[in-house]
Amino acid sequence: MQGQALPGFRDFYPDDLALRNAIFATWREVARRYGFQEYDGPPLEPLELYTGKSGEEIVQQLYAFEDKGGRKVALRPEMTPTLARMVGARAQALKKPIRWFAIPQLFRYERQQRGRLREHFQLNMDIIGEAGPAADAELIAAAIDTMRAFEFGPADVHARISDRRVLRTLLLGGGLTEAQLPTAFEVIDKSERVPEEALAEILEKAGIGKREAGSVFEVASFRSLDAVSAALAKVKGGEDAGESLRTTVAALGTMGLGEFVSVDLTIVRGLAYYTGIVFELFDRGKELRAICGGGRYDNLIKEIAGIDLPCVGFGMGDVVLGELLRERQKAFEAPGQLDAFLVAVGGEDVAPVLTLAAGLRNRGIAVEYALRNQPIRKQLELAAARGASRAVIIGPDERKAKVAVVRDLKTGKQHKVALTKVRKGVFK
RNA sequence: GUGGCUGUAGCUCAAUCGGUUAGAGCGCUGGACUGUGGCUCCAGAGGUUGCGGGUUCAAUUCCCGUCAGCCACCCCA
Repeated sequence: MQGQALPGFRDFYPDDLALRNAIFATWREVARRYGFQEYDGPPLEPLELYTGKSGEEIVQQLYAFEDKGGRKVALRPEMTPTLARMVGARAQALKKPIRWFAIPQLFRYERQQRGRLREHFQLNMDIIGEAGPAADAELIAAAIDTMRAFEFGPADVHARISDRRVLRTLLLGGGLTEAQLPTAFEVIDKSERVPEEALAEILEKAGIGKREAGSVFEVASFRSLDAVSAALAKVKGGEDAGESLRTTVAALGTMGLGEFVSVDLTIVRGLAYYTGIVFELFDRGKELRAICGGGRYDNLIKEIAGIDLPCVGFGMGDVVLGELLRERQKAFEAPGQLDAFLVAVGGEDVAPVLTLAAGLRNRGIAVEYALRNQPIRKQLELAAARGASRAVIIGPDERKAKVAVVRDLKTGKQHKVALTKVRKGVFK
């Protein structure tokens, strides 16, 4: 063995690529239904595109190097900064709201684990230029519908939705200071995975008092819109802060997607640039990582391109999704696209078969034939293994009678067809 | 980047206490079968037991290192 692919990188054998292509096709189909247009950008970007807003933390996980011109560059770890630049550059010319999607290959240098590699493909869908909750609902609906298109129902996946404005308002109302919010967010984010004592310790270290810590845990415990609304009602500015979340959830219900959706304030998301609604999609078994995540990031384009445009978007990777699809044991075999496998009985039949193959291919018909003289048995074996729907057998007898034997490889039935018809791709 | 577990044929797995030529099924190639695939039978190819070192008369087995994979952290595209 001469080595293997780099850790975290994948070789796509035909069956693997068939799955990937099926995923891409479904992504594009759903994006089309929602009226999104596809775009793409460079896989290699200036390093500053990411260091500027994301900080040193991200830089350590970047595939970054210096190119031969001395430029500091990085393989893109996410698509959003590229999108922000592209939209920013033509912001005046683009009709709002902009609905764009992309399927970039993204890279990240970190230790690989199940569902998390150093390279993956990700569906990105974004709505730019609309600050209202209808855009949030539209986008979350698109994410859910993508899963529905893969035949997952509410029993299989669900969306957990939160809103950082709600979190902020509740926490500030609970007595926390602006400076303590990041720590509180971190604790709420971890509240499902980390024992409460450890979380309490984190809060204590950040100088957050017992009473305020209590309100952090209370906020983390809300699992319904009603509970959130009730809490908001007791807080100054709570009515306004919850408006967007309420409207979004209501719209999703109106679209018939209510069964997929739950309000869950423990969804925070790591990226710093989210400003409003945030959401993630999970498999109900919760055995895997989030399938999809996104949210509203109203300030990013301004930071990158200097133009004030509100955005909401999500990313859905092919790795976790692919594992879910494989788990369901859906077969994704490389499609056997052969229309016919041509069989030459003897050596003198090879030339006529070549001629026939060339003619059929000119007509757009997919054909293959054995590349060396073999017994018919071997040729039919290969034809079957290739998934050809039929074999076209040509031997001395057939040539004399100006026919070919067309054998259906599924049923095993065969009959003679005039060569003049076969040459036109008519097999019966 | 830190810690734990694992590593035998393309795949799934065997190999007694450390014992001499590392096996099986599937898959692959060929044959039985010179004008008809799927079934059956026979044969073959394919291994530096991840790699390197150590202990030992002897290492797939024990020890160390390293690489890779899985898991948990970190982080979460």
